Amino acid sequence: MTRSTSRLQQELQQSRPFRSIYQEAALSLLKTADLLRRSLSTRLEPHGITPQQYNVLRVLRGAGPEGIPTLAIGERLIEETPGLTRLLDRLETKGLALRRRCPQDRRQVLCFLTPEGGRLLDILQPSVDSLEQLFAEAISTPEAERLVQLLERIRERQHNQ
Amino acid sequence: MTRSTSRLQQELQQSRPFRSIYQEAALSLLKTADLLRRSLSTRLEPHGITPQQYNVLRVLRGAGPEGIPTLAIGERLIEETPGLTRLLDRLETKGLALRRRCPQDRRQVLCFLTPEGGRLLDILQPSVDSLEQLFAEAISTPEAERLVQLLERIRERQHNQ
DNA sequence: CGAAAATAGTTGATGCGTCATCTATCGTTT
DNA sequence: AAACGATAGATGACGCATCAACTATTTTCG
Repeated sequence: MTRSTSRLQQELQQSRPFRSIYQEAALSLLKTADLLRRSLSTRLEPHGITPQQYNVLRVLRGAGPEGIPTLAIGERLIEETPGLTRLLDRLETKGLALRRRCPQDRRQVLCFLTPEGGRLLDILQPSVDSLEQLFAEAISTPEAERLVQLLERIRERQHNQ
Repeated sequence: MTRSTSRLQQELQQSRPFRSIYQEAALSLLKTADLLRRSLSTRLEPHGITPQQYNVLRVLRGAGPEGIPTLAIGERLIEETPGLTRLLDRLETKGLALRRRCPQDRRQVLCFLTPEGGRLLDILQPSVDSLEQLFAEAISTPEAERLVQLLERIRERQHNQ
């Protein structure tokens, strides 16, 4: 399939067209997500935390005062990660999170958000919202819904392998 | 804005709906790209290379026998990366890439693909193609074109900040 | 020409992703 | 109760991302 020169091709400085629209879609997806991650990272950096740490803090807030076991955090993250122990180590060092062994099941370690962690999340909110705003400027509401739909179908396929 | 419970919400085990469709689109994008990266990684792993190394090998092949300066590789990658020196170190150790100081401009280091690197790329081709195939099963050609379009507009916005 | 600035790349430090392995605890089974 | 397997988490090792110096060349310009 031959296609006309697209913007992504120019960005990647490739001379040849993509072999297929699907290849282009895959690369475009990876590149857009990378840009988004980078944007978020830039906004969080002045506050000394990484996107992953930010996500964990949000999960901790969602868990509330009863806390949440370490591994349960992983299930709620956007990107799965096995390195939660060390990530929580750093959050605890910074005073943003707390851990306590669960008395009922001493294998589990319950994780909590500290008040300071909560304050940081509040401070971060506007920065993150402004990122979302970029999306709103780029595409319309129905287009966003369409995008979500397409991505969902792709994820579904991947899961089934 | 209130919205009905979507699939992504279930996946993330969140009780509350997204604050906006744009937030959902952003998270969906990150999650889908992560899954895609993971899939690629799984396919490459048996051959002992990472997605980033694979991308660099493809860029080296694209550069041909004249080679390409180290930093120029970075500009052609999907995800920008400053750690090219060490990545090339590993490729060179594995015998997949070669480096030589450029005689004309002795600041530059020209990078090449070795024949063994080329053979590895050929071997990897089917695995990567099959990933693309997943896309083809999930969405139609016009849908893929629409997806590429939407993603392009989002990237454009991000660039302009 | 000679000093300053720009360019190409390397290196060190820190955080994170990932895999395999290990310990501790719990549940179940006999 | 003792043994088995399952589960929760920690740890070590390695690769990669990122930022900040740092070196070595070239270019520019007074």
